[in-house]
This record gives sequence, C-alpha cells and structure tokens, in this order.
Amino acid sequence: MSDIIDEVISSFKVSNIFINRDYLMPDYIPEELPHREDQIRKIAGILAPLYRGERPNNIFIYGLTGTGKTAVSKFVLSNLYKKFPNKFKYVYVNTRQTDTPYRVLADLLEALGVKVPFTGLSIAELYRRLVKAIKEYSLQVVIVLDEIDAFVKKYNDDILYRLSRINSEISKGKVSFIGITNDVKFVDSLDPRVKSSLSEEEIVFPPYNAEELEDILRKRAQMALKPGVLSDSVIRLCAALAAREHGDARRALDLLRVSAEIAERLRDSTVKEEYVYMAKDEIERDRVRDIILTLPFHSKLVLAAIVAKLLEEKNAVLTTGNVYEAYLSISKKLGIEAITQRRVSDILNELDMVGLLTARVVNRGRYGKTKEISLAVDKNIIIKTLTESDNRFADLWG
DNA sequence: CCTCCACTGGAAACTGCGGCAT
DNA sequence: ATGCCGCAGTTTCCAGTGGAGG
Repeated sequence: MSDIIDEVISSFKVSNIFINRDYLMPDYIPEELPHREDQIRKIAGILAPLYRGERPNNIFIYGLTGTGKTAVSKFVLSNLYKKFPNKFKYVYVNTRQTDTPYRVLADLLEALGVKVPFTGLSIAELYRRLVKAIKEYSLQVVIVLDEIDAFVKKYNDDILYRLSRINSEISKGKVSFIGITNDVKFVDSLDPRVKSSLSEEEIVFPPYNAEELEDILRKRAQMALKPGVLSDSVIRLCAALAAREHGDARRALDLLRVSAEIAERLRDSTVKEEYVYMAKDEIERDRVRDIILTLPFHSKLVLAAIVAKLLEEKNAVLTTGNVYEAYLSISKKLGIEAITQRRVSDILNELDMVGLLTARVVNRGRYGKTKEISLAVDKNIIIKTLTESDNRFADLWG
C-alpha cells in the first residue's frame, strides 16, 4: 500500500524538467529586472528623499499589462526598505483584488498596524482612523495603488481625492502615492485636482520587444528549468507569441511554464515547440473556464441563452432583444424568475468586457439601434463549463 | 429632410445580507 | 435591541440616438 504512495510522491518530487517552478510563476519578483533599468533608476531617484525622512513626490506609472510596472515598483521599494528599514513604511494594494473602497482602506489600516473589522463601519469612519493612524505613525508612508484604473471605473475617484488630501489634514506631509495603471487615457478622466496632486511624476513603461522577452525568458529558464530541456527555438517561439500581444512578459512566462508542465506531464525530457501551442490553448481554456465559473447566475443564464439560440439557428443574428427572448424562454423552462432587459443589456456589456463575447453597438436605421452580439470563444467550452458549474444547464442541449 | 425603430446608457433607488456601534 | 453601514445585483424610469426608408 504505502509503496504506491511512495511511488506517486517520488515521481512528483523528482522532476526531469523543473529545478524550481516558482521562478516562472507570475508573482515571482526576480533579483534583476532586465531592460527596466531606466525605470528603476527614475523611481529610486524620486523615492530617494525617504532616506532623509522627507516626503517623495507622488508617482503615476503607465504601461500595458506585463510590462513590469508592478514588479519594478515592488522591487525598488523592497530594496530601499532593506537598505533603510527605519526610514519609511510601504503598503502595496492591488485594487483589482482588493476591489471595494472599504477593503482598500481596511488593508491600508491593517498595514499600519491598526486592526479594523472586515465590515460594519462606514467609509468615513475608516478615513478618520486612517488619518489618525498616519498622524501618529512616526515614519514616512508610501502607498502603492495597483490597477487603480479598474477601481476608479467601477466606483469613482472619490477615494483618490480623499487620499490625496490626507497630507493637508496632517501638519507635515507624510504620505506618498504610487498609482499604477494599464490605461494611458485614464489619468485624463480624473478630477483635475486629483490629477495634479497624484501625478507629480509620471513614468511610462513601454512594451518589451521580442528580443527583450527572449532575454527575460532565458534568464528565468536558467533558474527554473534543468539544463538542456529547453531549446532556443522554444524560447524564441514563446517570446514571439507574447510579443505579438503587446509585449506581455507575463504571458511569455506563462507560455513557457505551461509548456514545461506539459512536457513533464508527458514524461518528456525536453520541451518541444508543439507544446508551446498546446500551452497556448490550455491557458486560453483555463482562462475561459475560470471566468465562466465565477460568473453570477443570471450572467450564466444569458450566456446559455446565446449558445442555445446559436445551436438551434446556426447563423442567427444576435441582438439584445433577440438574446433577451432566448433568455426568457430558458428561464421559463428552468422555472427561474427572469430579470429585466435593462439588466441583460448590462450583462452583455460585462460579458464583452471579460472577453467571452463581442457586443458592438450598431445603428440599423429603420430597424433601430441595438447591440450585435457574437461569441468570442468556442461554444463547446462554454457548454462544458456551464454544465459543470450547475447541472440545471445539463438538459438545455442534447 | 424628416420619422421613428429598438434599443442605449445614465441616474436613482431598492433588496437582502452580514455586521458593526452603542 | 436598534439603526446605520457597505456591497452586489437588481429594478424603474427615461431622455437620447444614427440612419434606412419614406
């Protein structure tokens, strides 16, 4: 009995591909960040006043996904902190994960050593406590707000406005902000007061080109993978595929990692080029799966309605009204109370946003204005995942 | 040039839940 | 015990809107 388990464990432990898979994980921050030297120098320069206990300027960082914004920010801060831990304190908040005003403030307080209930208080109360905490705190505080564009889009710039005013509520300036955003146009949509206060310094992260991506991959692969499992052509392929999508380093690393995982799963001793293509599909499938599984119930229902409509009528032109009809018939079939068309219209926009479908607004003259909707992913994956997530969907299709 | 379709998308408010302060 | 809070998903109401067909 136990030798079976030993066997399983040892085959799991002894990898013929990986030395340490962690070096290819998206949240790993390496010792060096190739091709980001300029940005590191600039940010470190702006933050240098921390050393004299003075308040650095606020920074706004722009760049597309996977251009190293988060990694560089964390890298500079943690290295500065290692050099003089008694001069300042920094807090990192990803506002996509921590995605409500309450939780953002609660996280900031937590990091300053103030524990707050995870619900129940008013936002105003949290601000009060935050200002008090900062006032009483003896050091400079640097607050990193990652992906604030998404946050501000869903709520508004109220938090930013109030946060940016904290310094004026305290006699002496003690808080600096680093705002990180994927959306270059985002800053223009801000309240001018917030804008001028928060973007005292601006830093742009350009996308990596294919050569730079290769370089990054090569360095990571050296640490993560055993020598000889990876050929140059595989690295070039991963880099090229990622470069095609605006030079996204995270995507490149994901491709490489998953390709290597496939090689391991197949008990191969080298990563073949075909595994990279398999990895690409697998990443896409997992992404779609994760999105669908976390969808609210009625969003799933809307998705099911679209697929059902497409199954019964191959070349159906899908419009909002159209989809709503299909939605009504499905919810009736399942005995579920239907939501309004207004809400379904928003759900369609949401499904568009997460990339499951494309909904573009068209004007069809005499025949009105509506959204034309088409699926952006393979409908078999949708059917499979919907059925898996809730067996009520099972008998909607043959 | 005007009409009028089939919606769009903004705004406000509601519901129901979990949970705090007092 | 009471009342107020945040939040997600939703309803209700409604003032637009671009262009095919007259």
